[in-house]
Amino acid sequence: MDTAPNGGGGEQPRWLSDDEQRVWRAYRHATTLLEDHLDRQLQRDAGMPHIYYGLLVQLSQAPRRRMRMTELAKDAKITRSRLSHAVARLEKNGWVLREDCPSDKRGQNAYLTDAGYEVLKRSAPGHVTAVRQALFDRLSPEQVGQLGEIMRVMAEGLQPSDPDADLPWLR
Amino acid sequence: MDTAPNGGGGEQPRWLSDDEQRVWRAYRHATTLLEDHLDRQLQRDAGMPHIYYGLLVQLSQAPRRRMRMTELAKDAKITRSRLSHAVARLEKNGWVLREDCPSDKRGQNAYLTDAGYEVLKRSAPGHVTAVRQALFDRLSPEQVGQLGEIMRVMAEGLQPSDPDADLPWLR
DNA sequence: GACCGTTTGTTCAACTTTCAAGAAGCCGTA
DNA sequence: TACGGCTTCTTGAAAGTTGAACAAACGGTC
Repeated sequence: MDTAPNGGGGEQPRWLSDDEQRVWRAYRHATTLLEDHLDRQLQRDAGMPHIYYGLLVQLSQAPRRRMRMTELAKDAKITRSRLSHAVARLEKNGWVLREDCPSDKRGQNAYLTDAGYEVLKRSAPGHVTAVRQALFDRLSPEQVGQLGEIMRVMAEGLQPSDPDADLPWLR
Repeated sequence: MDTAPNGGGGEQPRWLSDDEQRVWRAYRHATTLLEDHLDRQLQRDAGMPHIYYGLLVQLSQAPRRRMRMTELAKDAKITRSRLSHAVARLEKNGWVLREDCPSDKRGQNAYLTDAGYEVLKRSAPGHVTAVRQALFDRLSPEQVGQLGEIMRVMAEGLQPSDPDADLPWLR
């Protein structure tokens, strides 16, 4: 950074232009509407929130349907703490189980049970349809491409990358 | 709908293509990263979650800095229940107060106090900077335009519009 | 005026998320 | 082997969210 960070206030920032404000509002509006919509759809049809559903999907795609907790948390972009609670809940449903990791006694593997797989199989079609109706069926192919690129750029800037990335003098 | 709704399963849906899956993952990834980022930024610099900050902003822009609860909930796209809890919390902070609505004895107005306004004034620059750094400074002007249009289309399809909109035969 | 369906805002209980703390195991070094 | 720093996962309490149920007030109709 070549200017002081603008953490808690201080000098004036560049405010958003009218256009930018409109886009920002549209972004907030659309993303929250979609998230609410999918959360409700899955709560209704699969009995769990969107993020839990995502965990089952991840597990279903992993070799032998199992993953280390930390890895799963990283892929799902949630904290280990949150994952612990989530897996505890999914375990109560009988959709996921935990087992000790053979190679690291600290570790746990979460794995998808057959019951969990069935839930997924049953609710996946409805979910895909919901995503399609809300997003892909409404956008032109060009727009889908644009959206992908924009999201890629956004993520790039937010990646919780190397914590020392801001401290080149320590390298 | 000309085909049966695909609510809880049943016939095969059209799955997402590989490209669509990539875009969908990128979307999920980027939007959650950004939301987490801003939530933390505001929790740290303003002492409240993003959505609460949004409520203060709305109030600050309303005439006489006050709004009916239902209207505020609608604008912020949250339930009245959630708003009740949120305002109770903001009231404890002294940033918002409630008053009876003069024209409707059921109603309540929430209004922004001077203290609330100060918090906003103090934390707005840091917030705008965070939004800028994460989004607008990374996208080309064309991309900003594309994003706005895409979000507009998305919201259009998700708008909780007239509840009878799906029932033309009742009109 | 009495009725009835609707709107408004709150409350409760169940659930989810966050944050800080902590127990346990890993690994490099002496 | 013992030590110290790090990683892994869990826990508990506080905070936030959800959905259903509720009392109060509104507003149109008889």
